[in-house]
Amino acid sequence: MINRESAQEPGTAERIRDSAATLFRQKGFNGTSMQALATAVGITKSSLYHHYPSKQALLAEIIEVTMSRVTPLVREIAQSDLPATGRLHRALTLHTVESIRERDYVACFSEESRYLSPTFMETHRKKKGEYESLFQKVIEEGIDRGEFLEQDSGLATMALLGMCDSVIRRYRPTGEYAPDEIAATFADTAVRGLGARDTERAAAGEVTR
Amino acid sequence: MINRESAQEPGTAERIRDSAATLFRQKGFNGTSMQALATAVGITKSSLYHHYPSKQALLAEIIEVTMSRVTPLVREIAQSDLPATGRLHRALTLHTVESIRERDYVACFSEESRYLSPTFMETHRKKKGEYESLFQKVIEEGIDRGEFLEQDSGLATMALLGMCDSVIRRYRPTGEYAPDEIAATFADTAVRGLGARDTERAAAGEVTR
DNA sequence: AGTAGTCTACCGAACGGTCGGACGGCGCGT
DNA sequence: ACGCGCCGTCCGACCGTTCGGTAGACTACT
Repeated sequence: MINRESAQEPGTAERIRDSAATLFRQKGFNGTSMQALATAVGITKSSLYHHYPSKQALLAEIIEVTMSRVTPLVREIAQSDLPATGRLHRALTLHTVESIRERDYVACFSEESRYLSPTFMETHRKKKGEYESLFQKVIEEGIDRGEFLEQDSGLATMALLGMCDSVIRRYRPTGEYAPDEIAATFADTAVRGLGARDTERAAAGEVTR
Repeated sequence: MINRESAQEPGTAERIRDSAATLFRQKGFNGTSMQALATAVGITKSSLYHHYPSKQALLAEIIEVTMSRVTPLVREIAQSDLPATGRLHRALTLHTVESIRERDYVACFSEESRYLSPTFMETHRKKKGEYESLFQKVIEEGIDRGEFLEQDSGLATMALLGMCDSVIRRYRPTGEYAPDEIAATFADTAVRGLGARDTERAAAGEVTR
């Protein structure tokens, strides 16, 4: 056994996690039985418990993975030396694009995390707070530098992240909009909503991925 | 028995509905058992079935009631003869304030409606579409009249309603913000996000309720 | 006035089914 | 021979729902 590096074959634990994220998103955490999950993966219910100690732990793992994927990317953008307007625009675009691309995982994160048991919940709330404060700090800097209108940064953060998070519930892959298009438009609307003067220049700071 | 007019005492069916909305919001539809609901109301599980034929029907009723409360109010605003900017601002403010005030019901509407059985789901999707198209039409008019920037009205509707809907998940009654404050700020941010030139004049069209 | 019938509201007990989870064993690659 | 991955079987608890029945209040007929 040498070859397990570099994501060749998924591995059972990961396949379980993927199927779980998909099912949790479709049917909800409490609407998904371990039996249904096992069937989806192609193993028996008992085998699930070889890889995860409980249904709770499985959900916690999904949420943890989701968070640790996006947070470093947003942090890097937030700490770069663009103007606040550009940083906010890029961070929101990334946030939205990732929400669509990994929508099964992100849906679990934002919709099903409330079913976490108190033990896991505390950790989750803390990390989520840190993530959102990345956005809030950028907004505060933008207000201080006069890039945005004077306003409550807490409410602004709520509004903007709430707006971008909504793609999870509203986006349909068969729909008429492309993920990049949605993300760019949302970020435009968001930044403009704070009163930024030149959305174009903000978008110009964008790097095509 | 003469005195049942004018909402004096709630009546059992209504008390069941209220408790159900609260529990569904807190624990989710699938996380709430009929036993737990019965205990909350103060009757037995069997008695629930005297008032509602099934758990599904109960959820459907909650959602139906929610919709039929707000839709006429928004329709009236949308069809008034203010400029589009003012109509959108007022409609979004109303939408947000109601979402906070009736947050148990609205949470069921927006978070738990996906657990509706196909039968009820079809009706629900149709009415929801009609409701959101009220907003979209105002936005389209605003774009046509040059009050808003040229943009896709579908995406704009998604963004704005998504933003306002997020209060349900984020608002805490113990928090530092008053409902009216949140609603006004969100509507400001939203209308500004579309590129409206004078948010102040839009807010001036407001009627204090 | 008496009384039989009907209605609403509720309850206790039980239904079949499914839930998350526990335990021991089995085959196979090393 | 040893352990990892997987499976078959079983468990007690709880699920939504049904059913038969009771208590009381109102209605209608005699």
